Amino acid sequence: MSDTSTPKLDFIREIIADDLATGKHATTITRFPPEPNGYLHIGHAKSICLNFGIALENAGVGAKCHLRFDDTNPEKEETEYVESIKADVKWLGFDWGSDLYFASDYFAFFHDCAVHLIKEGKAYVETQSAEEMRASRGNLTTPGTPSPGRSRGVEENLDLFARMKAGEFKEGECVLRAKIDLASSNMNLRDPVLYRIMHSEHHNTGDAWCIYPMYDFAHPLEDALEHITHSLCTLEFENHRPLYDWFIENCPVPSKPRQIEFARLNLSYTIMSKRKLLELVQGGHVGGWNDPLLPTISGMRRRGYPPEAVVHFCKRVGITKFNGTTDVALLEFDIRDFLNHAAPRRMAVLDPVKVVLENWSAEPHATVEVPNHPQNPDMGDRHIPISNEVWIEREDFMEVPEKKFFRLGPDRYVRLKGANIIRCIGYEKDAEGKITLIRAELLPGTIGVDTPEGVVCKAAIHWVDVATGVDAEVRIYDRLFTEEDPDAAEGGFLSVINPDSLKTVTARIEPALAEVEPGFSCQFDRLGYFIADAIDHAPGTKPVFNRTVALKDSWVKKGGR
RNA sequence: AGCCUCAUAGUGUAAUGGUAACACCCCGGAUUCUGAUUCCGUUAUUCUAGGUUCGAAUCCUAGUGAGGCUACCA
Repeated sequence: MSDTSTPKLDFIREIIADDLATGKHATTITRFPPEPNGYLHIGHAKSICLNFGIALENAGVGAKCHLRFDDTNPEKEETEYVESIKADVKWLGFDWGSDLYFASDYFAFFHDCAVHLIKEGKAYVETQSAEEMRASRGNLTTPGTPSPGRSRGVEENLDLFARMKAGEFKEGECVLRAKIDLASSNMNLRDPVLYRIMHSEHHNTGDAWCIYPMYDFAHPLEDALEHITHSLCTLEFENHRPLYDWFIENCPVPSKPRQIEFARLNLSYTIMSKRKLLELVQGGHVGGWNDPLLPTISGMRRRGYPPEAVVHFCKRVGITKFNGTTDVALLEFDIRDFLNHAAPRRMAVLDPVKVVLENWSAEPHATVEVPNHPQNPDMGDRHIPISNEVWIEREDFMEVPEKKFFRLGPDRYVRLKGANIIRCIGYEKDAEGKITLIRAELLPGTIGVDTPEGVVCKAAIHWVDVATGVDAEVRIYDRLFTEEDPDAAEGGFLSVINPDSLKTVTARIEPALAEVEPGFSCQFDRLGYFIADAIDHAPGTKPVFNRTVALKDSWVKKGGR
């Protein structure tokens, strides 16, 4: 396969290509191994795209990517999370085929490996408390000291471990430790815990077990068992690699996977900590894990983000070991870019002012025909009703127009998008000076034709017919959950939520919008991108729209640049 | 403090000892029935100091800065 335009390979893909070229591996098997203790977020999307992407790219040699739930801690894991994770991976467009696994299905194997280590004199039962262990482990500069249990004989360890498994001990009474090196400069090697006692119900294995393996012990064994060739994880596991390799070397495993670390995704102004997201959900600060406010995959889905755009973004940020922070502007670009091509256009008015067309009878008509997409005629046209009264956006009218303002003002012209050019011939204000009504006249014969000679009309604005326009709830989202908001008060992350940002406004929308299907995205903002997604509404009821991508200027500048 | 890892425009990522580049962002201009899109253009980059070499972003040493590690979480 000669490819003149060889795509640039990141360092991981290079390693994999090498292993294939040198014959070290005949194929490549990766895995995405989430713990089902929460919903996936944009950071996980990067890992999903990496692992499943590599499998896809090497499909020619039978490469695969497993979906494996790393469920070794029954206290934090739930079936709800398993289902949401599957749905999110699918939504991103990836398929694990028949390769769906649970670490909990390997509990017997982990146990056998533990017994093997004990027999080899490489593991022992520890009866010190967690506090005592912490103390005897030493610290960054001083080596640890052996506990009495470290010199226990094999038979006694075997017996104690069997009794641990049989449920004879309470939680915390004892653990199984590997006997490695108490003086290692790598703390992970100072006799790490292999098994702890937990008398709790497991979402998959129920009460079959009361001892559960630790991540460091279980993960390499899971990988080896599944013949994973390249086990890709994030940078914080770098110091765990020697331990990973130690288990591979010292346990009876069927293959030798290699762990490779890459930098996790950090996005500016975005909270990506599972712990904090959990706190937001459990504290009732958001409507759930799939609240469009959150950077979860399900939240992005409800925002109307196209999955292809998210995947494209993940590819574009690349894979390195550099621990940086990606500007959300990169994500937003991909979202806008995909939506721009795919989203049909609709009109909506959020902050309405009524315009009365005084000479309505000059050109009587009931509907106008408007294209669904400005550049793509294949998307067709729609007919929308119009009468002598329409709503327009308050900010599309200026009593005293500033320079470079091209829309409506006294005695000025503007086009009602898809319909006539109108001229403002008067307006009314209330006591506070707020515009309450605009009087205008339409220019007959200006539908679908260029601006007539002698008329200055440089803009086309959104409008909605007063008689037939439909009301809909429009939720407006800014990027609320930020840890870097300069205006945020000090303290917990909750202080950075801007309570004013979650607004619900009643917008006037064109009737065509009231009939859209759930999941429909469209653009209806004149100024920037303003994508609506009809979410979760039953047929026949009014859709709820959420604004998904902030206007170019409105938010980012506030972030201080 | 010890060990491990990382460092290229504002941001992310290329360049694999041979002319430092791409995308985003920003700014300016043209077009536009969305102040969108599209098109054109501008600014700006190898952390520091030594060394190896004809030649260093790349290799070596030291320094600086950032991240990780002292869980019976993953």
